[in-house]
Amino acid sequence: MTGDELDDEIAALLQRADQRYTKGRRALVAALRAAGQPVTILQILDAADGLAQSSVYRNLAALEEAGVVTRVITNDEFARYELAERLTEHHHHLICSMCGDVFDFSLGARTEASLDKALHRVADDAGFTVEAHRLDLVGTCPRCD
Amino acid sequence: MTGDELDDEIAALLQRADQRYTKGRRALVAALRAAGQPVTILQILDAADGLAQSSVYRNLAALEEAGVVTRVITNDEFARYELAERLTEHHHHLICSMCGDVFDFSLGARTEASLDKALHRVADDAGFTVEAHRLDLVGTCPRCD
DNA sequence: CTGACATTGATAGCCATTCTCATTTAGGAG
DNA sequence: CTCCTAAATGAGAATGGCTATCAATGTCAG
Ligand SMILES: [Mn+2]
Ligand SMILES: [Mn+2]
Ligand SMILES: [Zn+2]
Ligand SMILES: [Zn+2]
Repeated sequence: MTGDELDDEIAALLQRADQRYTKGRRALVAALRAAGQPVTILQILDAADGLAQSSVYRNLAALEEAGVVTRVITNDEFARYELAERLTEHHHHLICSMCGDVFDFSLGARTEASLDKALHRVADDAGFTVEAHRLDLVGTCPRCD
Repeated sequence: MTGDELDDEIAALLQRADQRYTKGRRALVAALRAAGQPVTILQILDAADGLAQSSVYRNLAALEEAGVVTRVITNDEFARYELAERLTEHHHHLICSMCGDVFDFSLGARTEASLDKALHRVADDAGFTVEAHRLDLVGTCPRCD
């Protein structure tokens, strides 16, 4: 997906949610894109400057609501954000339990498919409606080893 | 694992961590065992009465440190706890995105094994040391549908 | 241009969790 | 059974990531 296509898709998503694609929101998207991995609010504020903390929180919430961005849950106390899978691709996370850093990884199509099948079976048995699955690998990153 | 075996194992884990198996901690373990699913601090306080909130927080931290208990990460703002897998068995979680409730499920040995293999391959490639994996199914529970 | 309304940003408030500390408890030595 | 000492307890204060507020600013249709 080129930068322009991405921007068009984001604009459409925001429009559908009655939200404007403002300067601050563009800056957020750019920061997330540049990071290439889930980042904390503090990291965003450090990287892209001129952003007000309160606006970052509010806009990330707005972007999440519109489906542009996803909040990534980890073990530490800081929320992390990344571009939503609809704008990138389905993937999973390596989480370093020492420094908290989060990296992306993907399973092969074959593994992913059989996992998905197993999960749908589980969900059916439990009477659950599946929205998504989340697979994290928790460990120690090379830098912390 | 019988109740006595469980208690012995817990006592050993606590001893190794220089912690006592006190009345309050026994009450916590009993509450987690009775619940049979990850529970919030509030749920613990409601179920087992006579426990001081501050002690529950402190003791859950101590039990986690000793490896008796695990903090379960979900989407909502409340921490949940369950007995550690070393005292039960490896499993995963169904998370209701409406009410926040969490339920256990297991994959078949075959699926789990091939997943584990794929994950170790990923970890090796990334230079990660694997501690654990976490697989959650997010959706809507029958009660909330 | 002008009104209506969304967005912004500084700041105050919220609340789950953690910290503090005086008091109580419990296990070991004698 | 005492002491003695260190761990544990519990009520309350403090912390800190996040959210709500609201006056000021920006945006766009008419
Ligand atoms: Mn990611
Ligand atoms: Mn569980
Ligand atoms: Zn690390
Ligand atoms: Zn539910």
